Amino acid sequence: MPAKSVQRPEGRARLNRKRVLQTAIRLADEEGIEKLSMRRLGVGLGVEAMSLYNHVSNKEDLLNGMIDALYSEIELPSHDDDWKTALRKRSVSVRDVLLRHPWANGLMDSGTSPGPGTLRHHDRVLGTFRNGGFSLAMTAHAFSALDSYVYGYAKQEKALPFDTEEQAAVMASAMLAQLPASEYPYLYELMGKHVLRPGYNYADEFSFGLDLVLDALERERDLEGAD
Amino acid sequence: MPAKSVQRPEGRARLNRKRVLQTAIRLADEEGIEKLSMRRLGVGLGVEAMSLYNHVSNKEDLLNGMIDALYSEIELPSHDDDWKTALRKRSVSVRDVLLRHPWANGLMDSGTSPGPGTLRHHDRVLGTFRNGGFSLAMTAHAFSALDSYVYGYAKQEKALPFDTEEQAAVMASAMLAQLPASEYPYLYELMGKHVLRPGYNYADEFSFGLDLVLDALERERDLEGAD
DNA sequence: AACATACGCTTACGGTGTAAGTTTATCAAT
DNA sequence: ATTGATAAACTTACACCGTAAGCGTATGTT
Repeated sequence: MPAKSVQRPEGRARLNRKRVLQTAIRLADEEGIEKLSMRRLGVGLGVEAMSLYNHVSNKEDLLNGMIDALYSEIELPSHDDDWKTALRKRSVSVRDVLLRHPWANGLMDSGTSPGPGTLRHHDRVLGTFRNGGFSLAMTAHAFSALDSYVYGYAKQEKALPFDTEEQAAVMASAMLAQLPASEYPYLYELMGKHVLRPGYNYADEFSFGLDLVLDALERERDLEGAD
Repeated sequence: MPAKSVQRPEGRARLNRKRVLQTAIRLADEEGIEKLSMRRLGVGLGVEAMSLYNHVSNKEDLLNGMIDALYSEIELPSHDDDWKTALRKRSVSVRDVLLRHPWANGLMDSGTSPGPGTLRHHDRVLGTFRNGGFSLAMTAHAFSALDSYVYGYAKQEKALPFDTEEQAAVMASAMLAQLPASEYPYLYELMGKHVLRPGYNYADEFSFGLDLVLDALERERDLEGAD
């Protein structure tokens, strides 16, 4: 009889950092990040809260680890596509991940030093610009501009008080009914003539801005001399 | 003898929502948002924690109120400037406010319905696009793209593990020393040949991206027919 | 002067992150 | 297989959190 399996006949496998992080991510997705406490995470893993501290140095470390794990979920820019296609796909993937894990965006401005998944991701994005003919200085510009847009969009999308087209319509109607048109004429116009149009979906704005930025970056690259 | 002044010879003036919000903003600036508790805010106002609930319905309401108050700190787009200048100044002002109150960015994705300061601000931005010759649909695109960039940039800036040029140099040197160059070649290049250059300052990237977006939006406006 | 209301206070409860110390499980070397 | 070392899970405890409930007093109105 194998000794290793007999030792833990009932309880789950031994804890490790990966299981802790993955369960934490799942709990944050299912119940919201504000409900994720060390005690609840312990319950989710069949373990006491303090046991987690053997694999995570404190809650901040836990949250940073969750973020770094998410970076590995993002599709890296492909070597096979041209730079614009590769970065477009990557940017869509970033947004998808942030939609799947809406709590993540707010944790990414902690100013702590990045983990290996984060570094790998950034390295590949930088490389895609460089191999796409961007000078080093222009790569720095482009990296900042593109990611500012992508993460900023995800943030705006989450901040909206509606998700679906129906909710948007309800919200817009409520605002039209309650807000004084004289005070907010342009919001009034936007709600009445744009948001309430059938087929309106804020999510469509992502592509517009993404192409706007990518095309503008291409022009900047071409205006520069070679590296 | 004026009755009103004699009633409170020692204690501070009576509490009101505005004083609560302003003190909360000051405390968040000085000690960090994570240190802002109802009890500490009470101390800062010379009052017990529970007294705050007469002016704020709960902590979430407090935080939303703080955000809305900050929107009034942002310089509204001027009617006198052309649209691009007006929105450029406004965008710079947004970034300034978010630098002054670094905790605010993370609170703005709560998905709650916006306060009057927020609505006023958005209305004026929309109006600037409309009066600048943007169609309604293009205004919606432009609003989303511009604010995604501006708020996203502020977020990226805060997420960086360094603030000043010196800190950036220290950080870059540390990364060069610790990271395997073979694994992160492009990060390596960026740190060694760009960040470590004298005069490097990430803050300079803001203007590049801002002009990139504004110029690209102008193009899009011109490509469209009239509204 | 009397009342109604608004507001500040006290107390209490269930929750949080985590420091400190103890017990148990695992693995390496004999 | 036994021992000893190490890693990891547990128990207890503490200071702090948001806020519900209820009380007393100050304020403003009649």
